[in-house]
Amino acid sequence: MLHIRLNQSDGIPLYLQLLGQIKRLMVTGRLGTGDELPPVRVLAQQLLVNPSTVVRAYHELELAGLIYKRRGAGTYVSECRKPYSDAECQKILMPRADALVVEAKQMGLSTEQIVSLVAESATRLEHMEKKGRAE
Amino acid sequence: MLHIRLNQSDGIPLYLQLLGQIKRLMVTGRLGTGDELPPVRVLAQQLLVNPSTVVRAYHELELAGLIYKRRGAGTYVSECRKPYSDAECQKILMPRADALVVEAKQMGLSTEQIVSLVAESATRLEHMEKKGRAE
DNA sequence: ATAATTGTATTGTTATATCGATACAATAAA
DNA sequence: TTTATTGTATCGATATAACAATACAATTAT
Repeated sequence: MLHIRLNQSDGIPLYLQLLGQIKRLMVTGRLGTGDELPPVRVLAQQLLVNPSTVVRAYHELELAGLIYKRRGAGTYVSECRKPYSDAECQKILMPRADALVVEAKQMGLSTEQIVSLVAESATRLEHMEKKGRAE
Repeated sequence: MLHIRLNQSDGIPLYLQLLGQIKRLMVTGRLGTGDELPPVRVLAQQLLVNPSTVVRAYHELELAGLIYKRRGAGTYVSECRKPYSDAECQKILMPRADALVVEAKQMGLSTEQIVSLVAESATRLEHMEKKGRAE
């Protein structure tokens, strides 16, 4: 039973929330290479969302190369890859970092406070990672 | 003439892009307390968007307390305030930081690399801030 | 006062995103 | 081979974004 929680009322599309949650489970080691994801219908019922929503999230994960599907069999986590160059990481992540920084500065945070915030977030994820592998 | 560029084809709503750009101009000092923003119609023509788009962006900025409007006169940057408590900052910014961190880790970045990325972004903004004030 | 400038309000249209409902197709299990 | 399980494809309903047109209201400039 995957530990996933969706918020029906925060404005973020359900399929995007699900996408992020599954990525988080992968990053923290709760989902590893070869692991089977729940069938579309099962996960949909667990999360109380429409199967189409799960289909969409799975589809995007497949496009990103993070999972693969075999009709009739199931859906599985792909083997780990590192298809992103440093330049690609920059191009994808920098605009998002910029947006976060502008928002934070607008709220009065200093550069140091912003860096601390992100460092804290990353560290917390690392701790979950250790726990995740241990289970 | 404000330095604002919108991307018509990247999927991000124009009013949100405009919102972020104006916040960025504020953070970097190119727009300071009391400065007048362009009239709705003028900015709409400059950016080649519908006046309604600018109206919406201005309206959200007003709701956030960042600008105020005087009908017949114009739109102005509010005086600086710090209405956000540390707890509020955490609540608003942490989910966004978490999302960025998961995405970055998924792409193979280490905690250190992620922190560097954000630090670089914040520092770059600070440099623009100095330049902005100087002009 | 009068006219120009500025923001406001309203209404409608179109395109797209999101989510839901249902039938279909391929694989696995019996 | 038959049945159950799994992913797939398609269509529709709803909400939102964006654009457009228009009339209105308050302030400023003359």
